[in-house]
Amino acid sequence: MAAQDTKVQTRAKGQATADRVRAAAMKRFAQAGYAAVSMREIASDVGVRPGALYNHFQTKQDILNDLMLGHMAQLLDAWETADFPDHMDALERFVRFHVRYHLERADEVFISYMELRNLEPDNFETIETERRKYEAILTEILEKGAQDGRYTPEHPKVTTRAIIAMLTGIPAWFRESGPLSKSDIEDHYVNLVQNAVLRAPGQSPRETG
Amino acid sequence: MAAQDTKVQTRAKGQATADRVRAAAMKRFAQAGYAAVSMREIASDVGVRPGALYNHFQTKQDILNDLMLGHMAQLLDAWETADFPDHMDALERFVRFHVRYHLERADEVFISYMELRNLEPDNFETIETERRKYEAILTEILEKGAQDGRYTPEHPKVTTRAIIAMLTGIPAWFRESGPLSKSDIEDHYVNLVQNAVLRAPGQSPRETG
Amino acid sequence: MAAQDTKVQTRAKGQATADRVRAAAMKRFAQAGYAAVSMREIASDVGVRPGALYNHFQTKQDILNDLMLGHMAQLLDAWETADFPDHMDALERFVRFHVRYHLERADEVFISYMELRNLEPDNFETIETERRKYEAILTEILEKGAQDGRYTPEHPKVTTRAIIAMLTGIPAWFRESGPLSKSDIEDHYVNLVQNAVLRAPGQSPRETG
Amino acid sequence: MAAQDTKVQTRAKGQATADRVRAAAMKRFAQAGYAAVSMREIASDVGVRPGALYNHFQTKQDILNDLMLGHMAQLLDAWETADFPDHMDALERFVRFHVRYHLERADEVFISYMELRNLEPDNFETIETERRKYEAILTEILEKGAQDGRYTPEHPKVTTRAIIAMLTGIPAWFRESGPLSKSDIEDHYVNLVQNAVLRAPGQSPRETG
DNA sequence: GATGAATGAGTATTCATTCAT
DNA sequence: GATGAATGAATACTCATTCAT
Repeated sequence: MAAQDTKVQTRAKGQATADRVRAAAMKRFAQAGYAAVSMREIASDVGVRPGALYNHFQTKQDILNDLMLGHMAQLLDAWETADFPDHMDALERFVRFHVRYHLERADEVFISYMELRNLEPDNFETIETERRKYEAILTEILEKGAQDGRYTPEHPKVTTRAIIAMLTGIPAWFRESGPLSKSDIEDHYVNLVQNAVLRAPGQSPRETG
Repeated sequence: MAAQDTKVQTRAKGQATADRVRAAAMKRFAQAGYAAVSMREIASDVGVRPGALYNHFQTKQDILNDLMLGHMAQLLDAWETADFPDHMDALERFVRFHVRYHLERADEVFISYMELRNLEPDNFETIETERRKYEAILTEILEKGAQDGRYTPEHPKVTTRAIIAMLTGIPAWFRESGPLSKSDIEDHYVNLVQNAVLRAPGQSPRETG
Repeated sequence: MAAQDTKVQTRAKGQATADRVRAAAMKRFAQAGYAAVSMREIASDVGVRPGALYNHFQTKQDILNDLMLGHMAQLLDAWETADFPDHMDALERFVRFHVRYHLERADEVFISYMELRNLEPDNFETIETERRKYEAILTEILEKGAQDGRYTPEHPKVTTRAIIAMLTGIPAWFRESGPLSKSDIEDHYVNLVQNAVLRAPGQSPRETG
Repeated sequence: MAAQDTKVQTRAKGQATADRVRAAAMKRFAQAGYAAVSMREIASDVGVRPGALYNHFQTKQDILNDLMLGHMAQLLDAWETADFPDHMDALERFVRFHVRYHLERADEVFISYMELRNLEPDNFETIETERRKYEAILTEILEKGAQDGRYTPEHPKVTTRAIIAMLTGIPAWFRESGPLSKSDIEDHYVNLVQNAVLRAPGQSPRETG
């Protein structure tokens, strides 16, 4: 039993260290960029010698990959389980979700967009697949809206990218101490996005066609 | 006169090398990121030994700074001298200019947004000042439009950033070989942006106030 | 216990390497001068790759500083614990001690005098303090002798430097294979120094004053 | 005549540059040591590009060699032409000459002692020959004095080195602003040296033999 | 005599990683 | 799981020197 306990304890300790490695790497990668961060710095943040990192991650690349995989999984999961008032339409839901999530996880998001090029090809492919899944959510919303005649029908994939780029740029300049609250930001972006894609009245295909 | 010629020739050769350094660094920085590019690689691209780079730039940082300063100066200058049909309104001009310029200079633009954090504080300040000048152009357009009642009046600075983020993201995914031409892209983004900020008819302050 | 042994062994190995670094650096610095010795050379002498040196010393400067601090500490300690016949007077003790010590540790001594200018300011200050302690020993001997009327009373600090310069120059030319033994040298310098500072008979303050 | 004038002027200009190179190198070598001084630094002091130095000296080593050869030649020449009161004995002359010369040319002297090891073998040999000539002057004085019974007869060559080391160490600590003037220093060292080698009365070979 | 560009070798130091313990 | 020592390759940058002009 003592041995069992020890094992459990050890595993728990290892888990805790791995998590601290992730946290330290996340902060450092977000601030300085993957290439500019050394394993020594991460180890020092964690309070451990560099060699010890290799008990938890096989390479530096694996840390990055782990962070990005985790981020995409959590992002998609968070969307699945997000809760909104019934009356809210899908586009508004998506915008509010995205802004909120990205403002709360600025580091993850930043890395996720900046460090794509530092992923080795295999890892990149996997992440890209996940990213496309996420983008597909918005594209689908836009396409459905176009079919309904509510949204303009042109190039929904391009519009997806335009909207996501617009939203994703927020954490780069947003400061809690600024004049606008997170909720102000959400509202403003909902307006911008809705206006951008809404079909103007009198232009509905039914009427013009 | 012969001596004069010699000097001119020598200096011209140096100028040419410096330009090739700029070009090589631009490509490499855009592809791999500043931190991941070595002076050796740049030198090798240029066809020169690493030490020779230091005849033209004092440090690697200076190369980055030179590229970013040059980009901002050219961007602002290009805006000043851009030529558009008289009937085109300012917002459309800006969007078309930005999309066009950024699609033609994808590398410069990419570096300009990605490598800001790798600028040393002094250099960063200078670049930021230039960037704010550029953003101010769009903010002013939005503010004037709001005064005229054509554009929604809320948070023109935030809207500026939203629009610029949206436009600047284009080169990240655009491919010549894709289904849309550069001109298609321009048209689509003009629509998105105009819709995003246009005040809906029947909502004009004159009529409602 | 096995783990304990391992740690002790590992640490002992590191200690041994550090000592070999010190020994190699000492020889090289003494022969070629600090600035002319490369970390590569030291590493090669030690039988290790250059990077491994940095497990033991943070910088090249730290190696120099370590050597000089060690030398001064050992010098002062050796004086404290030196053993001489009871009848021998303090000046003779000092001269014999200094000559002997410096002939046995020619490299340390040489570095200690030659490389002062290569110490960074903070390190220099610390070493200078130690050096002044050592000089103070001789100055005090001269001052006491002057009070007793045995030694000439003029400028004991200058005389200190004169004597130490004279003695310290020995290793620069002394060769074991030369006509004089170390002990001959000692005797000769004791004579020179004693004569230099002895008050001539008939000049004693008692008699003349 | 114009061409002639030009040549003369050019040669004079070159001579002047060479002299400024010597002066700059002297200061730098004295302060930082030969190995730690770069041709770039010297060139910058002179106000010229590094390549230009090679119009005046074939290598960095040649500058050092030139300085040391010049120093030894001037030292020996200065001794030949030095002027002293008739009544002054040879030993006092030598001490006063040496102290004076070394206090006035601290940089030359310092380099001359510190940078011997940085001379390539051939250059070293030449300089050593000159140095031995200079030391021979003092040795001869001591030997003559020993024959006369005025000086102790032991090991005049060792005594030579002791005295020269003692005297040569002065510029290392002497400061104009200190409590002693150059002339005080001279007097004090004359005393020390004379006492060191004077045969005590009642010990003269005539009387004891 | 001087320049600006270039070389080729070298500098101290840092890197991700390995591994015996 | 963690350590301390080590590796082998890389880093930005500097060096003395050359040379066409």
